[in-house]
Amino acid sequence: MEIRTRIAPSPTGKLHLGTARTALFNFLFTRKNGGKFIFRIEDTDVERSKKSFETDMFEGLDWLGVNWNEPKNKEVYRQSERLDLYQKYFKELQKSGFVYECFCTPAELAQERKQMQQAGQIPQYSGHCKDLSEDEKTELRKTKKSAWRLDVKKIAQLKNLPQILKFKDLVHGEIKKNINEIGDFVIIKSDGASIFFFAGVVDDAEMKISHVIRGEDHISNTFSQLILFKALDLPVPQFAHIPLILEKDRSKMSKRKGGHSRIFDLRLAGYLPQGLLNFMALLGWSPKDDREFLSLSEIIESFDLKGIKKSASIFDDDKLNYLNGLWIRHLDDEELLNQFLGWVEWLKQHGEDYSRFSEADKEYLLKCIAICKTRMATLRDFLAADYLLVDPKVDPHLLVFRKSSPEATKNGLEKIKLALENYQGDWEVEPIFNLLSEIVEKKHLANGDVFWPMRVALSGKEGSPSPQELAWVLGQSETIKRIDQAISLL
RNA sequence: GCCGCUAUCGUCUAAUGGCUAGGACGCCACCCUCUCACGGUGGUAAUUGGGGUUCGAAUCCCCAUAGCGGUACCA
Repeated sequence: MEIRTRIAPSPTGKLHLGTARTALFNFLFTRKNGGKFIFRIEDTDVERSKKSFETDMFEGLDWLGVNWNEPKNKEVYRQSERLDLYQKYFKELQKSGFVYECFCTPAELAQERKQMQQAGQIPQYSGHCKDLSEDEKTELRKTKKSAWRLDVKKIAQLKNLPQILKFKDLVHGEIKKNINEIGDFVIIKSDGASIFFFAGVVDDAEMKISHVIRGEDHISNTFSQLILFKALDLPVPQFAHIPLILEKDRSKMSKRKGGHSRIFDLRLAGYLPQGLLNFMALLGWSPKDDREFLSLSEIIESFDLKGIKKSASIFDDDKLNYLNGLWIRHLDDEELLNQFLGWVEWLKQHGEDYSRFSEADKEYLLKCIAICKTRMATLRDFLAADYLLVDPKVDPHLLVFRKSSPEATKNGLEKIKLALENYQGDWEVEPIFNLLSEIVEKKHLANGDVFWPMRVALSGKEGSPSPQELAWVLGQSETIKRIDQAISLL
């Protein structure tokens, strides 16, 4: 049988980290084993679904490189466009007598649940409307709209379902539940829309999904869906419930908490798709050896559902930063710069303008990024290197190294200036460094009165690349100009 | 409350009955060094508790505890 997986988010918020990781695992599984990965939007809840969230999800997954095979051309399936299909299956359930109308109001249902809970029972629907007569129903229809519930007992009887429902989860092993604990749940709301249990089951069957890989918050739903599959005589897919990603305080990652729970925010923060992908893959999965720095193809190569951990994991910014920094250093300068410029372009669409960078000379930026990359954890860190593009603001106090004096500093800078003005050799990092060392040696100066003030004169920063690297990027005349400006401050 | 899932350093994880419980992040120290980084070396730190099974348990079983999830005419 062909392997077919899917990601089926509802567009009620921006692409969530958890959803993206679920998508990634589905994608990895299909890529590893050969198959098709399908994107389906579950927008049956018209009230909360928004087109803009859909767009955010496409863009997010596309950016990560988690591509789907169906539908083609980056289209998606939408449940809102498949309503006829659900109708068809619903009619089938009606014909079998597996559904009944329910006229109970939300208030009545809540009251019922509360009572059962207080009695220490499992809160489930009492079956209040199950045995209404035709006359009663006709009467009720005059004033009320009805929802449709599944008659679980009847299905169990007619389809010979066991008392203990079970399924073999590919991550957790066998999971069981007593069928008595499942009440008659609603599959069609009173407004006529199908709810997710139902539409999802129909779609998974119609799309011939072989493996349902999803968050473990769906474990309890699985039993309801199992009943639905049986009621409709549809083939049951395999299930794999992957552990959740938790906040630092162990609570479920929520859309409201901000921080790094949304892919959009992580992209905004300047993470590389490679770094984020690497990090996400390692949340709940490992290649079973000591490798951690992994490319997508390496992850695909080692991926196995059996290697997925059962327990939830906590999102750790430190590790993400580390991995992302590793990727930044690993990419060659040109690739890194291209990613950076693409990101700046993207930022502009979202209200942040750094045209200073997008308009700068590319060859020049290439040098800048080369000397800055060991100091970057995210692309955003490169934004702080704008002193390479405009004159820095230099604090005169910062020019003086530790316990040195303004006089010694000024002396050092003047010696450098003189040497640079007379310098005629190659303008490369190594010779510039040699020149500075020579000054220290011949003029009997301290390193701190040469390297430090020159570096601050060029960058204005307490921490930055070395003076020889900065000088190399800035060029001879700009370097001399900035040193001269610093001297005038002392 | 009820049902389900889970439990290894602070965090991500390895070790599916057998070396001193391994690696990574973080943190600390040292080296490199004008600085901040990068890099290198070393250190810190864990099997939730209690019972079993076994020659032997992080690993299997039971109980407790804790965390998470579900308990909707949300998905």
